[in-house]
Amino acid sequence: MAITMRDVAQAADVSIKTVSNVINDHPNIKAETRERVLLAIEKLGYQPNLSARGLRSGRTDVISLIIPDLKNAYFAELADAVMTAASKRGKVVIIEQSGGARARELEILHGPRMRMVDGVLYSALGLGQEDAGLIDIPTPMVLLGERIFHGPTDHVTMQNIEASQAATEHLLQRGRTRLLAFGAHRNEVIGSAGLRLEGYRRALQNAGLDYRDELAIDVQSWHRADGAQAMRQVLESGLDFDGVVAFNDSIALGAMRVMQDAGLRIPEDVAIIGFDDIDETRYSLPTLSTVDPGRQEIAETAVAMLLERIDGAAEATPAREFAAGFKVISRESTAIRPAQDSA
Amino acid sequence: MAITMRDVAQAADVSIKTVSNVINDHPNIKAETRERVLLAIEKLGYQPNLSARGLRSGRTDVISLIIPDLKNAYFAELADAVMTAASKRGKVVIIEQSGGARARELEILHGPRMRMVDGVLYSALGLGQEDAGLIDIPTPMVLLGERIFHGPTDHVTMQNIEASQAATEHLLQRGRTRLLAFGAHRNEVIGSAGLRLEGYRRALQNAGLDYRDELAIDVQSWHRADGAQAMRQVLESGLDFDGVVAFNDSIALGAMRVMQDAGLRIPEDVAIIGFDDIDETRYSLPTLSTVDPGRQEIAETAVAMLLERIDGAAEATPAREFAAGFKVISRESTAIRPAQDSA
DNA sequence: CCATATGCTTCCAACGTTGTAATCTTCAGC
DNA sequence: GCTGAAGATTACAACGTTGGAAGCATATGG
Repeated sequence: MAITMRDVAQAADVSIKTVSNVINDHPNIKAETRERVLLAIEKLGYQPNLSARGLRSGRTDVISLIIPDLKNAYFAELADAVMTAASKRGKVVIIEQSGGARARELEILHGPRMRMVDGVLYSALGLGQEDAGLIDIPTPMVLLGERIFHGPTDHVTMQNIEASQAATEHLLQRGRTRLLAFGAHRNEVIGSAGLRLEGYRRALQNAGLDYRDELAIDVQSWHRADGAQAMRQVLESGLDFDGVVAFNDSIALGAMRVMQDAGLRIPEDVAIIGFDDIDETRYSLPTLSTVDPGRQEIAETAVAMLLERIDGAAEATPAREFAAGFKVISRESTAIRPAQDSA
Repeated sequence: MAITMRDVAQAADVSIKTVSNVINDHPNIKAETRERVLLAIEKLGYQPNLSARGLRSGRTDVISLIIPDLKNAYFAELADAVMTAASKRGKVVIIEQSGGARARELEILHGPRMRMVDGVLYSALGLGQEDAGLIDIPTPMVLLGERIFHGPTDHVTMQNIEASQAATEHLLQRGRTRLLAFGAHRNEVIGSAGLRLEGYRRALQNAGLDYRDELAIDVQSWHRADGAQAMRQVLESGLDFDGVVAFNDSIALGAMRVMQDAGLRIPEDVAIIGFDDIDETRYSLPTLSTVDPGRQEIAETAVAMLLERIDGAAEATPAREFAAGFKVISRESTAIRPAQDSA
């Protein structure tokens, strides 16, 4: 059986409560007593039982992070940022993968595991605006992502429309005019895909260009393979384009590979920009221009907000919304103006 | 205040213990009673308090996965595989990042958090064979990786030497003879780097070739940027080589990029093979040959072994060792024999 | 119809910790 | 040297659950 406070108390010749007081840095402890207790703890190798502490105090110092898929580089990097931010504040993180399925997301959100954590960071993918009511759970929560807005909880997100508009303008400024919106979900209004498509439209509009529906390419799942597959179809269809605004880096990289196989030069024939600034974009050939969505800021803000809710420090505050700053990062894939003969 | 068993018991007009029995599927419960209890649970939205259960039963159904760095694609994919395997068996996973630092690894391993989990999967990076004694903790543990062998715990690993030998032979069979061992740690005997270097040597030896020390390239940290940096130095030094056995995919991809920038064609001028089979290798240009280390098998075996230890099913069994199967995956980066003029 | 076995349910205590309130100690101030 | 306040420590109960054993019903066999 493991060492408990009782054993420490006995060894230090004090009451159990005094041991507890020492551990929790309560005021009014004689220096000599503290010494004695710490010594006993050291000698016996005592470690507090966190289940007991959790039961008694209602705090576990564990938060949960619900994401669609850790294999997705964006979420892996987000998880890393969240864990680092949490660790700084003495919290540990349970990661739950939802696979982006609505049913599974709700199951996790309403499952018993929620009661063992102090709070949840929830990156929705399967849920939508119509589910806003369903995410009102007793556990403190901060919502991430762009599936639900103005819900009952704090919300941290990126500036999708503005960032997408800026990415599109980045290509327009380089003389590209026939731009694919690559990764659209046509039925979507909000969600990353919907918002980024809106930003794309605004940029075109500001530039006095018409929005052409055939240039919006549906890519349902945003993995590399899906981007490659979608680009293959585009090339087969003979669609004419000279720039690609890809709605995330992975599909951009997949598409880039397919274009290169087909003999298209990047950026000479086609300029392409992605979204997310995943590490890989710095090492692809050519390096991929992209949008840094402010991942670090998102993680840190989300953790800070969550802890305020947990502490009760933000008790009276109504649901907050925070949009992190973004930055267009120009790399080789958008470095050059198009060849003059391709007008 | 949240709903407790007491409330459910009251609503169903049974004792608290009967509610507990229903929840835990104890035998000997009348069907009618079970119905009544389940109905009350449903109606009240009861969810068990896992801290209390953990305290009373000593089980939390949480396991901890300690890895160096989630941003590393290999570990992200390993974490995913572990979480999936754990989830199948009703366990949830806490991920702790050690950064590969020895002190931090020990801190985590001996920290109080270990007492809140049922078991640990520990992927060491900072520790070495000389620390074998330090990992003998009271919490059930399964060791992953290649830093410590024949320690006090179960151990799941890949066949490093054999796999590296096979990867090297893969290049030799394609007529390459001046092979870099890319990613060596010269001071290391075991550890991934040490073992893979040994496999490389064996393959050379079997082929009747001499091991040449200048072809073993040190790359201390195995990230893309480090691989790129190391390859830059190799090219500057003017070293002559026609093949690269890279000790993981990330440094292979970084090196590949640098070689291409320098005008080297892959695979015509230099053939290259990596290690780990991360998703990205399927989409790089050219696609990267690599070794699948049996990640899935590793994750599933490790979780299974850990649960046996937790259940006590393997109580009497001495520390086990398991090496997963590997597979050389041939892709474009090793597709072609060298140009004939380069002999 | 009773004795006995078996199925089902309940009572009690305990897991290890911390909040509250009470008690004991120390020391300043007069 | 006494009073009172502040400092330091302790007793007790409770958090919500489950293991063990006892108790009560119901069925089985004679």
